[in-house]
Amino acid sequence: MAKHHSHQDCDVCPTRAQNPVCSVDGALSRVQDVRTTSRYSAGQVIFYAGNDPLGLFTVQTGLVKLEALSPEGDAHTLRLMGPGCILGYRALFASEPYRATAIAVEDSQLCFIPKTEMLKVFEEFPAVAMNLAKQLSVDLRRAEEKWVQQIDHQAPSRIAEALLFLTDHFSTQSWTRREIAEWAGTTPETVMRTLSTYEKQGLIALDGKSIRILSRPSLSEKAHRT
Amino acid sequence: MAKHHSHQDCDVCPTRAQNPVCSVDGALSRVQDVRTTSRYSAGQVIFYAGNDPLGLFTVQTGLVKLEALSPEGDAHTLRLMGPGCILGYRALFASEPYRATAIAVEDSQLCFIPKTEMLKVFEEFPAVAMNLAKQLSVDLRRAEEKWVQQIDHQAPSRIAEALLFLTDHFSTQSWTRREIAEWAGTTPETVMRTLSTYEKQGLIALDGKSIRILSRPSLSEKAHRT
DNA sequence: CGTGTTATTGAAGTGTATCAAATTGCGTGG
DNA sequence: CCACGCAATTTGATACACTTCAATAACACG
Repeated sequence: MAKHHSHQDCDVCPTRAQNPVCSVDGALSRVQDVRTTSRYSAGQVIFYAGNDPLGLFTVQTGLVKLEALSPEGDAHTLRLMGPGCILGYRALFASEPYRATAIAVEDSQLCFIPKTEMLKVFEEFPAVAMNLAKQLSVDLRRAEEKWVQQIDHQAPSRIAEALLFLTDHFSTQSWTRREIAEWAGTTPETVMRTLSTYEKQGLIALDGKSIRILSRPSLSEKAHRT
Repeated sequence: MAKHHSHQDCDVCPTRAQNPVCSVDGALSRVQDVRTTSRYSAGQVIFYAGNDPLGLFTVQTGLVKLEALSPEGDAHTLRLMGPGCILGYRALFASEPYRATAIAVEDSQLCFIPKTEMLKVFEEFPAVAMNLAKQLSVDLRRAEEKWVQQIDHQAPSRIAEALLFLTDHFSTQSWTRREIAEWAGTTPETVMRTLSTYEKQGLIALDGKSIRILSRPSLSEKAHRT
């Protein structure tokens, strides 16, 4: 409900440099006056699967997840986007509706650029499109890797990998068993049992809901075994 | 061994129109004199995972698979490319080594354009890069869908989906149990058992190695159930 | 201070991988 | 052209990892 819209100076935007759009010479000023800032509280939806793309979002602060919901109702986390990451480019390039729902994991501030403006930017600054194509290529590699891992590695292995990935990339976040399960392609119960095992083995320390990693190497070892 | 290189007129190329590169005005003539044609027999490798990208391939005739090999030695088919499809763009855009090995499924003829030339083409004809970005976007959707299906759907369901997809897109090919398994993320034995069941139910007909689909609707129904 | 969510562990059920063995089919070379 | 060998097919038996269901405990929240 608390969704504020406002204009704000790109000069003070902390994500300007590492952003695939704004880091391109000239593109920033082109985009400056057509953009909007929106705030979302944790749990709020940014866009829904099935809808047509509106434009491009950039995460300025906070954390956003792309989640696919199965007909039976269980969620799967496809991608996670922190500050500097773009949101909505896949649907835009493919001219397809969104295939997943974007949800704020924690309180987040996003920057929005309408679709029609973005198409103009692509024409004026091909480097922007190239940057996004590079991002798509990395996303594709990760997605295909994830499928392969889902087949080759057992749940404990995938959970170890999830722990490493999530703490590596989003260390501030305190992840719930459910969130880890939705990322690792398993259930909260299996995550729990695995965490208990890893705790007994001294790889991690559990204190209530918080998980502290004691031995990255050993966890990494688990992640790479079947 | 029987790998022939030759120059050949793009005018007679059957895949020119639906090809993301050559269909762009002007790009064809730009590419015409830097391209090469290569022939591969079924089973031959076009490039290996781990190597740096050489350039872009186009499938003119035949069928090529992108396959990831697990450390334990079992293969997974990531993507399949028929006539008109491009090969090697993900690694090129990402500036990464190939993550998968490309193998000719049947005797195939490919067109090759070196990396340095492609980069020039991207600058001269941004529409080419846009077309490939669109392709990447579709690939990404499919890859993410595949991961979700791997979790949500049981083997019989995924096999039904595989049968439909493979016959839809590559109807000429006669698929082995192993190839279906590598696409569906399961084992040849499970594919076999499932095929037997589907035959008993009258959904398909098995005659030796050949599989004939008797009821697409019923198979589709199976594919969408858990 | 309840109420709903998360954590935690147990017990049961089952889908599917794995191993094994027999049969069929196919390509290759003698 | 046949015979051989190797790969693909087919079916059975076994094992087990993981989901599912369930029940309690700890916690966060308005």
